[in-house]
Amino acid sequence: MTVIGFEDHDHHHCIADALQGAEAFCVEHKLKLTPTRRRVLEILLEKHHAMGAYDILEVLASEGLGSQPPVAYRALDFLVSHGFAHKIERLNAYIACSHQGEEHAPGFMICTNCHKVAEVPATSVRSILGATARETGFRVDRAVVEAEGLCARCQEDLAA
Amino acid sequence: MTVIGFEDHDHHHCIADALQGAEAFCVEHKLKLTPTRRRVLEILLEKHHAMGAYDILEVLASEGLGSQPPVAYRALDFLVSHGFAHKIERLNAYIACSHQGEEHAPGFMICTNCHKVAEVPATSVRSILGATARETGFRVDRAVVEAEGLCARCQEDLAA
DNA sequence: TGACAATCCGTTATGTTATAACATATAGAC
DNA sequence: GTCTATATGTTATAACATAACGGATTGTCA
Repeated sequence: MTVIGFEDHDHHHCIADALQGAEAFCVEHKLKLTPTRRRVLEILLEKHHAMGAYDILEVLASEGLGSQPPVAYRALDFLVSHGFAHKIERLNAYIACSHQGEEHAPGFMICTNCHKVAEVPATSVRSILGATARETGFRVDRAVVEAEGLCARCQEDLAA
Repeated sequence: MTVIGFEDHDHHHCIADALQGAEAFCVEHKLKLTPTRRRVLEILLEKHHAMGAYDILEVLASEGLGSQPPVAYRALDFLVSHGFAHKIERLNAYIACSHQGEEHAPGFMICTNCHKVAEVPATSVRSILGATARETGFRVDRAVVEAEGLCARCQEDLAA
């Protein structure tokens, strides 16, 4: 599993693939990727940083797709609950999933300088936490793993 | 380092120790544990579950210690920034530190049934994350590690 | 001991994030 | 074609958090 986010890459490709993947997944699982849901996913995919629900709502409103908070929150709930997007708790913001389709327990690296967010596989992290948890008999259902710091590029830029 | 939270224990002892520890730390580092700050820490220590800022404010208000949000948030900022308390991002709530004085990168286990929260040492988790991060050149400054699930007791209770 | 700086506190106002609740519309199942 | 489940539109409000400013307190040091 590769880590996508801080480095340059073919982003159009990235968006197209993810949308197509989401469509396929929805067909397969009989889920409805309605226009608003699809557009919200697309909005999130356009950037590799997390967006607040109200930022998304603003875009939707400008396109006539809805103007009240529940419109954005409902679409986000759908995307998050089916793994198309994740919520970054530290930022109260949302980001498109970078590893759609792959089974994964996501972790995130948040650059406090450029505000990009990269999704990283956190399965190993989760298993470590699972071990600690198991000693006390705790059953982990969901894990939030978010690291804040500086991405490589911002470290260079700030050092210069 | 022991994990405190879900099991029974001498809680009065727990509170007294922590308060005394905080007082000593403040003397040593020339920090002011003012009445409001001290009381907020005490309020947090009274329970092993996280409390929202407004829950705390309600208690303060009933005791004549302040009635406006900044009163609670300022005290919490003080406690969090000096390691006497932690914020649980997933819950937008605050909890007293269980491992005061010890150097630690805290992780948390949140029981979704009884709502207790246990602080666990997350140093190993952090180092794993650090390894993943290092591959991409990311420098971790702070890590949020929060697991949601069921504590041992609630698993039993729900199975019964 | 009086002037100064730093910090803390009281208060008003507002900003930001999120959900409850209810009416209407739409799509599939049968 | 009716029924049911799901999705949407809308109003209102709840829950979480901070900006900004003035006044009080405390510690410092000439």
